[in-house]
Amino acid sequence: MKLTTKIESFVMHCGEMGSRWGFNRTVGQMYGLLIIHENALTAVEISEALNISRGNVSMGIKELQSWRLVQVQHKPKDRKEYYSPAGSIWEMATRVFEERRKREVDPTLSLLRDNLLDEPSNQKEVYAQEKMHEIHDLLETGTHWASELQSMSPEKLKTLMKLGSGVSKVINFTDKLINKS
Amino acid sequence: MKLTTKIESFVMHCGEMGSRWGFNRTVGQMYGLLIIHENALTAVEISEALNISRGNVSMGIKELQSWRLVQVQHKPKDRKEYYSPAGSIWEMATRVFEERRKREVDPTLSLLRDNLLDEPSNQKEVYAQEKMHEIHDLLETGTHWASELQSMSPEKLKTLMKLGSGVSKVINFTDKLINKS
DNA sequence: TTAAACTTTCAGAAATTACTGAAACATCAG
DNA sequence: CTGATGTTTCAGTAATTTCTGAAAGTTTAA
Repeated sequence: MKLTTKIESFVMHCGEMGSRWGFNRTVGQMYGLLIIHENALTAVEISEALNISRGNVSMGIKELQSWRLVQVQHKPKDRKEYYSPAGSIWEMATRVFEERRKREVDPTLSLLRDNLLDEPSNQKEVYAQEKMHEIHDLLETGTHWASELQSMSPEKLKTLMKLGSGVSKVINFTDKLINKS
Repeated sequence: MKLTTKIESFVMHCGEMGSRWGFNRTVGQMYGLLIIHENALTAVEISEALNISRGNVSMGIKELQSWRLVQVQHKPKDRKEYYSPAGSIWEMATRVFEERRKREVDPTLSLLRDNLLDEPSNQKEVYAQEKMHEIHDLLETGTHWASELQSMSPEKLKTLMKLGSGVSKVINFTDKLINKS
């Protein structure tokens, strides 16, 4: 499993970025490799291509599965597991978004909700609760909006995205609609 | 600087989440503390409230400044610097988004662009470039869209967000608009 | 039932990241 | 200029995270 320079640069870059996207370097590399490679790969192939231990591959796959980003396949007459990315590029992106929301936003929302149930017990807490309220509302509307978008068909969403600067116009129009009703 | 249980739970939570949002634990705590606290705080107050060293506070403030998330104020007859969050909750959210895009997406876009300039030199690279192309387009449209939204007034955006499930309807309508023209 | 072929687990080692505290640096009042 | 009062820097240390490799676990074919 020798990688060409171009492919290697992509895979290594995914490694660097991996930590920013919520997983660690080798998990990022593994994911990059699976995306860029047409055929599904075995654990040993991955471990050789990236120079990492077999055990590490096993843990990495587990991690990627918890993000619902890889699929396992089997070939007839072969006991090995073959790994490949789950879904299209678009689906991957929405999954990463969704999983990150679960990990980054949901716990905060739940903490805020709990804190907002109690009465503030002094002046400082009154201010604190106001701020928590603002944050809570922002996160809530945001996640609501995001799930709204995600429940739309990818095709429709793509059309909307292609609108580009047209979005403003649509928004303006929406504004009028609201004011009318 | 004694923190009440409720405020402390929020600040500590920001610490836990900090690493997921791109900075480290103490930076997250510092930011949480500044948000939740009505008055601007000095470096020493922060260091005492969070039990961290003075030097760490200095580094943390620097980090938060690089995210454009804190402001420095001065009081007359006082040489100390007073720190407070920069902008409203809404502005903070957009800044975090923007900065994260710079750190997480822009470098990838630039790498992909570079790689796509070269001709693929074998079959594997043909496939790899196709995938890179897909990712490039997705990221590009996504960032374009995001900056579009950010250039809108927060007020208008909030109105749109409050639409909630109405968004689908707007999208559908947009779809018709496009198909007509 | 056994052994081959594979995967998973996890204790300890290695690598990375974060934090401290003391020294250097900056600014101002007298 | 000097000392008082602040901030920043950074080498060394501490804490955390990641990785390895060997042992344990699993599955299948014969």
